[in-house]
Amino acid sequence: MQRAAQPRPVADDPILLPLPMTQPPSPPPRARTPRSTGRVTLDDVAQAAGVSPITVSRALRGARSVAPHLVEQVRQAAVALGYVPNLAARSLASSRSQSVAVLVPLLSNQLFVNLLEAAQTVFMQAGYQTLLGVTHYRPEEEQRLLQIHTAQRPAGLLLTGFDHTPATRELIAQSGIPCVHMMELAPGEPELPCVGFSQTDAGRDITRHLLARGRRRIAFAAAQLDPRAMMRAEGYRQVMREAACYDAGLECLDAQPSSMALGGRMFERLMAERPDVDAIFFCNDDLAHGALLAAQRMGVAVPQRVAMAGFNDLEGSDLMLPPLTSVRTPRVEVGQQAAQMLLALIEGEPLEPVQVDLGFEVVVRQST
Amino acid sequence: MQRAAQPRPVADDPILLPLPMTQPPSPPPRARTPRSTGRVTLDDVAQAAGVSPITVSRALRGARSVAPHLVEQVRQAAVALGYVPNLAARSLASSRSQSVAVLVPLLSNQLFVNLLEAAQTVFMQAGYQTLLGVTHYRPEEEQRLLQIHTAQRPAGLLLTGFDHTPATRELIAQSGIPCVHMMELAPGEPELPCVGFSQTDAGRDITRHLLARGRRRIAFAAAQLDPRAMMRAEGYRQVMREAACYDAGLECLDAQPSSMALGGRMFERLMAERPDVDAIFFCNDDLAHGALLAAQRMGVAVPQRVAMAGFNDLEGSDLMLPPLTSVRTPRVEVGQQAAQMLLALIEGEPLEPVQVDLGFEVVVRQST
DNA sequence: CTGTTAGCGCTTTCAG
DNA sequence: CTGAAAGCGCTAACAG
Repeated sequence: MQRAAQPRPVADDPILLPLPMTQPPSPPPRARTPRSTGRVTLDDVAQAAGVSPITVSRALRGARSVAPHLVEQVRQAAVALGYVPNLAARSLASSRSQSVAVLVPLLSNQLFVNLLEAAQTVFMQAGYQTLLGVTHYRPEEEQRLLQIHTAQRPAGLLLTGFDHTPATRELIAQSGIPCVHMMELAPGEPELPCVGFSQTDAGRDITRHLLARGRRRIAFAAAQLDPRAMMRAEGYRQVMREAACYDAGLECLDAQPSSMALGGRMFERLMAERPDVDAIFFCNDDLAHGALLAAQRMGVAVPQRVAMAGFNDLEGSDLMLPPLTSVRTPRVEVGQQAAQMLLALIEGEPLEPVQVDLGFEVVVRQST
Repeated sequence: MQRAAQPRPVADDPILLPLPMTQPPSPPPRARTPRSTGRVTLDDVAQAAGVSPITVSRALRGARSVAPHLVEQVRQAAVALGYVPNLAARSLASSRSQSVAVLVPLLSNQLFVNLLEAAQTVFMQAGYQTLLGVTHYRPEEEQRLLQIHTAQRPAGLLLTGFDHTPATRELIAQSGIPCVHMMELAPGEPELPCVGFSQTDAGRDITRHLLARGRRRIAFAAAQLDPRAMMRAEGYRQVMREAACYDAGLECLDAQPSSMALGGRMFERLMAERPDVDAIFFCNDDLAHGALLAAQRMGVAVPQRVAMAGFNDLEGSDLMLPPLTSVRTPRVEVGQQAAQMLLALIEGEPLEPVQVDLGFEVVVRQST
């Protein structure tokens, strides 16, 4: 049965996942085979309803080729017995599954939590379960996770970024599982489905904003040093070079994970080593939050003495003292759109724009 | 006869896939079209390695009852063919799965993200995949998620809190799937596996701390109003009554989700409506962070004019101005321990302490 | 230590 | 619209 590409069934639809309100009358009559689990199966429901198993299967999945009265009959039998379909059997028989794997680098960055939550919501509403993977920004760990997840035959894959090992690319291609990438664009490979925005452009724009504010000794502070941070660095460098302001000594790079505490330390270090700095572009807002607090503690006036800008416009940036200038990135939209694109691919629908650029926005506040 | 048996897009695959040749003009009476997916299966590996399928199965799963040289042989064949086991088939055959469902109320509270990440790490290291569910603090949503997840037959269940519908309890009991609860204790049901701490005691202790600092008009500010927040409220009330300081007008309850912004608004409201307040216990640190920033903006001295305490000791609490007094809750440990207990239950091992109280700690800083 | 046999519970295929 | 038969790919249960 090839389900046509109609509006996708949304969660409370035909698929019956009944809840036994009471003890089912009697577990399957007698032990059938030595290996039977003793659970209520489709066959049990069929017997109870007085139809064949396949009719039960069709009725419960909402196939329209079953007489309404039979559907009702089957449904009642299923509820009465407390039938719960076995998805392993279903996916073995149909070679199709109801789960989707989502891989994010970290959960300690709010950005990825928002991404994950947005995607998870879309998947759940479409009846798909979310398998979570955390790569810790390590391509090898991503590969391992993918090897494990691939064995589960998820219906789709949602990955963050393009930083894969060759083996990972091979694995994805071989598996034939639809895959959508988040947070970056791949202009070089126009057939690769992805939704994000240009990290380099974003880095460029926020740096231009600082220059427009009259700053010249603009530092760039980044943690983690993942590919996307490095793209933002690239944007920063381009603009600084164009303005003849580039100074490698103003780059403050630290491979540790991003955090408020690290931002505070970076700020202290910068002020000590480069007291001439007049602005700082932090690669992520948590760093900037920490720096803002450190500045207050140290009595450094922001933006008078040093202007500060962040990235991602995370929670609280608008509440800081002073409110933080940042780049609003469409993370929730990225998660949603990516999930929807993946669902379309899973259903075999064509992707209208294969790559979606959701853009970004420089949000100017008092810190610059 | 649509066979559509496309060979996989692999360049010269040396392996003979079990795909029949072209169909003869008139197929024999009982001939059916095979449903093979064209993927490499265990049988393919067995043929290539010159052993039986079950030997491959055992070798690949690391059973010790296979000769070392055969294990090696099988392993090589599997790698050469790019074999990926089909977990649906495995779990159908063994009626056992390699996935675990983890349900949390929200991902917008850092607390649950930490919990999830800790548990996920333990599961991944033990070879289990994590199915993520978000309940939004709604028991009915939890029930629905559980109905869906149960069909997947996860090996175990990790739930946050005890706030279930009766149907949920029934479902868990019926399913026979091991289940561990996080973040609370259930003294009333000593057989229910759980790991957490006493929310009421924590509420009590932090309130006592404020009293000990000489405060008397201590407000209680909570968002979301979930069961655990209400337990902390209970602790607060008990202590305030004991001290003859209880004043219902000092309770500031708001069912909206917790956030920095809400904390700021709550603080403003409290200061306007109850200018006599001399301390505030916020039910979660994000509220307190927002309040601290609002206080600064409004020129309200903390702790001189109003003392402030939070809960959970989230990231940044030690960096705020002034640093925030809070209750450190062992969320990472809860996630880890709960995951380990669940793994033990899955393996059928006995649980030494069925309920684990991990305690908490009042961290006193300058805000009180 | 290795293999044979017989399913796990569901859906696909093909026929009425 | 309904059903019978035949697996999906793997592993439990027994032999040898």
